[in-house]
Amino acid sequence: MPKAKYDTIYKDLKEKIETEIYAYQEILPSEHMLIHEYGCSRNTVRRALAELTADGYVQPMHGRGVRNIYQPVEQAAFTVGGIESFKESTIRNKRVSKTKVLQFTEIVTDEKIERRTGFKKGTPLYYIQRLRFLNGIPLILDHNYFSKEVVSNLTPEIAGQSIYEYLEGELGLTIATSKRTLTVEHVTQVDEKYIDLKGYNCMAVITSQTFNDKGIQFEYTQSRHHPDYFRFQDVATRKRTGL
Amino acid sequence: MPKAKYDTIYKDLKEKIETEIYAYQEILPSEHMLIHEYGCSRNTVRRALAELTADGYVQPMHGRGVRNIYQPVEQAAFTVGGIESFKESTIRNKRVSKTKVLQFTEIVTDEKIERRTGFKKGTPLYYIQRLRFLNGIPLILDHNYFSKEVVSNLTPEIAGQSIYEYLEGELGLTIATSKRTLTVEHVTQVDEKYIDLKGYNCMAVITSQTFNDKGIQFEYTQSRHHPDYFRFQDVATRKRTGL
DNA sequence: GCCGATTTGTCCGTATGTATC
DNA sequence: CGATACATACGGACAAATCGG
Repeated sequence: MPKAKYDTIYKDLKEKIETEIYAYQEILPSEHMLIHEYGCSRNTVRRALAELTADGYVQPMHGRGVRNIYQPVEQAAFTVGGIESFKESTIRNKRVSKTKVLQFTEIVTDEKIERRTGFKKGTPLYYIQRLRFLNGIPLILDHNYFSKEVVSNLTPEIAGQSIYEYLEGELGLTIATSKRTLTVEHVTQVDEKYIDLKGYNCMAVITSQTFNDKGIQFEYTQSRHHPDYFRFQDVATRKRTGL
Repeated sequence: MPKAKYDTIYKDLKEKIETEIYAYQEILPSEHMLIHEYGCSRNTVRRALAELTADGYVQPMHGRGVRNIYQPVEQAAFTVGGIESFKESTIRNKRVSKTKVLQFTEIVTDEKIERRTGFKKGTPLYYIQRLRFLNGIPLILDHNYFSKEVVSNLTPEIAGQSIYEYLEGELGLTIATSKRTLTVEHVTQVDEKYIDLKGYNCMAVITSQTFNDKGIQFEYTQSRHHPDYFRFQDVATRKRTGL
């Protein structure tokens, strides 16, 4: 947990925006004011503002000021955002979770798996299939692949709790970057066996490759979500299309 | 188009990574080396590296170096990434596009529309329904709402070409931030009327609010995609969960 | 284990440019 | 035109993590 100055400023401004101490469309105090308020350099203030911009909280306007463009939204579904474990997601979404481990095996990467997952052929893996419950209803089916070269001593018991908690807590692993692809796919027999799709014949599918702080991929996961309980949020900022 | 130093360094490094001048898993030259190579300050190099990190191209490792974690992927479907127009997307995806305007009307925001779109009640809007073709096949159905207070003199002719080109070119509008939500929804009668879903009973739906550089929302769009031709990509970096 | 060299992370102060008012 | 505000860039300082001897 960084106790960096820019991060405390970032968190403080974020809270002031979320609690509407700064109203929607309001101009925030200028960088000059914030420097005095927080007693730091301009670079530090600007770094905090840059992160808020990337989050879609504010819009800096050259020569005019920084405007709050944050609008709270009611969260009806299960919302997916940054990198976080299922357990963290459920807490953020204020749900009660349960996990059932359907499969727990050890395999070795072949050419077919290499193409799909990004692991080198020959890499030993854990393959885990898990069913996720929200408020008692089965909604998500996960297929996890973890590299045994990075993740060791995984057990079905750990898989039934939180693997991320184990990785970060017990193993001291630092999770850094996750590349995700989102698609919509037909249901499979396995999906139908465990999840009541109420008429849908497809699911929301997130596939992700996750890297640790050494730049080593340790996970490939396909996460299949019930459409009614799936929502993915994102903020994009326009890159000047180099004319 | 910014001709900022950090941006040229960013673009240069990006190309060297994409063309595998730096191999996957290779350590890039140190910041010190890059300073000499590009003849600039450390901050400038670091800013370029920060953007590559956000893009999921590299992984900086404290005390060790910066590692290339970019892996090229084959693009089978129509991939959605940052903020861009349909026309730009098709070019990037190397497809031939066509647009058919199904509806073009002017309306005023009521309470129901306000809740959905984020526009204030009473705001005059253009409502446009468009069907998008890729290589001659209808695949995407768009419902656009543009604020007449920001976007003026829109015509069905412009809607049939590229609205973004008109906004940025003719109107001098700068598109800055877009907040997007991705869901999977049941098909509607309108969807089925225009798009051959080949057995799917749902579609991938992107709803987005787009803001200009003054922080004013000028667009709300719901874009409904054929599942087989939809792919959304994203890179997330882990925020330290403030223990 | 220690120490020094290297590398990234954070922070500061300043200067200059550009857009807005 | 001048004052204000954000954007870019520089150079320096110290901290923290890593690695080799």
